[in-house]
Amino acid sequence: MTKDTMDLSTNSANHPYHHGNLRQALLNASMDIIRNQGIAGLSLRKLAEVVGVSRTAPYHHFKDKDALLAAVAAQGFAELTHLLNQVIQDEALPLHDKLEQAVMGYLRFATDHPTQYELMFGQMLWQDAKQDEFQRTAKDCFRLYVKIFESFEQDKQQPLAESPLRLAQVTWSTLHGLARLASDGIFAKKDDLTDIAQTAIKQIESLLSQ
Amino acid sequence: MTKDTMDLSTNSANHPYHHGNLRQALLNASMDIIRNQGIAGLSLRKLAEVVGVSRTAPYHHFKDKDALLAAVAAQGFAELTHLLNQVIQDEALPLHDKLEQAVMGYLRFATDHPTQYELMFGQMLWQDAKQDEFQRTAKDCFRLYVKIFESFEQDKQQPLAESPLRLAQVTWSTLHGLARLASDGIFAKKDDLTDIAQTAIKQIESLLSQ
DNA sequence: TTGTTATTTTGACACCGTCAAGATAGACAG
DNA sequence: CTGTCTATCTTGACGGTGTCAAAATAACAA
Repeated sequence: MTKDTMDLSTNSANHPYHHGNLRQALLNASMDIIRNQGIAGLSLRKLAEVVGVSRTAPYHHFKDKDALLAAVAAQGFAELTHLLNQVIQDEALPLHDKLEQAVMGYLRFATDHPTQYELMFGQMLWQDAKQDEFQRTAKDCFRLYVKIFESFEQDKQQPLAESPLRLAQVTWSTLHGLARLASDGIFAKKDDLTDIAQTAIKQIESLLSQ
Repeated sequence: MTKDTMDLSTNSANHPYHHGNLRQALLNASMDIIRNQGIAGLSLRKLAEVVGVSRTAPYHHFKDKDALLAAVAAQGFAELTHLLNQVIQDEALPLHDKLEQAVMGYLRFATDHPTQYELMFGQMLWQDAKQDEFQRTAKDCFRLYVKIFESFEQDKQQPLAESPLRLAQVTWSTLHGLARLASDGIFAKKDDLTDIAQTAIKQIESLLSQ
């Protein structure tokens, strides 16, 4: 006699004992909650209920709540990395447009998902030595950003006024501050963002040709 | 006849029924905990115990835990405002030095108290409409920063390339990003900070004389 | 079939924010 | 001084949270 011919579940509802892809489901649901209700809105118990699983099931896929949050943050950096890669690999794109697309794409991500963005740059995950995989993912993303300035240097056939690394650090700082300005509407109205971003790009380019 | 010359307590131990200055004591202790153990390290119950008071006593001075956090954040902005005021009011200081002192002072605060700084700019307090007093304090601080650029314009006797407000927005963005870079050691080593800050100042000044 | 292992669950614990009701003491009017 | 008022503080209680330990379950390999 074969195994039970029923599908994976023992009960009739769509709640098989083994979820099949719990880890990914938890990640997706977490990102959803964080993006819509903020970081404080995420509790493991509510998350488990949403996914349709018991409260402690997530612990077999993430050591901690912190580990889960780190995974969500890492996914964010992965998206940014993907964005930068697309810009860099578009050979036909003039340098100015590359920079503009990178900047605007970055700002769009930050303003579309402000709470996830905050998680990505929060102290919590950066101070915690256990989240080194997350930190590696983030640093990879930044290295890609540095690459843009390196390609500028190559293209110009002469060294820039500052090293590509230093340029990347200062300009990313501006970008990061802008993102916060915009997403919280702290000091600037959201409508001004495009305008301010253009000023920032001008500023970056003035650094390049200094 | 003056008020009772004895100290404030009625019982022999240092646990008078009426604390006398609970609100300030709570604020100080909160800031201490936040600065040393991070935002997550602060619980109202532990805080109450530290101050030597029952768990619900704080609720007579702060509506919420959020209200307490907002007060701590506001105190941070008050410190920044004080810093900027000192720089601005020092008439003898050349403009370049004013800018440098403001920048360095800001960065010092951010790196000395990274967790409080994060609280000050976190989504939580900015999205919450109930924290309008905190938000007002913060905006006052920024207005003072704009003033520095206005005084630049006055001093130069000619309009700057961009409006003082826009300049303040972009340069503050850079500063904010730098602060994060530095305090978390996210992408830059802490030692590089002074160097990077100098680059940023150069960049700001190039914007001024553009 | 049998045993091994990866998943998931139930039960339990300590901690948390916060509300309601009562206790206390300082202020103030008579 | 006496009595009342009110701000301040406490105790008790409730629901929610992260997480550990132990048991249950399912997939899989021999």
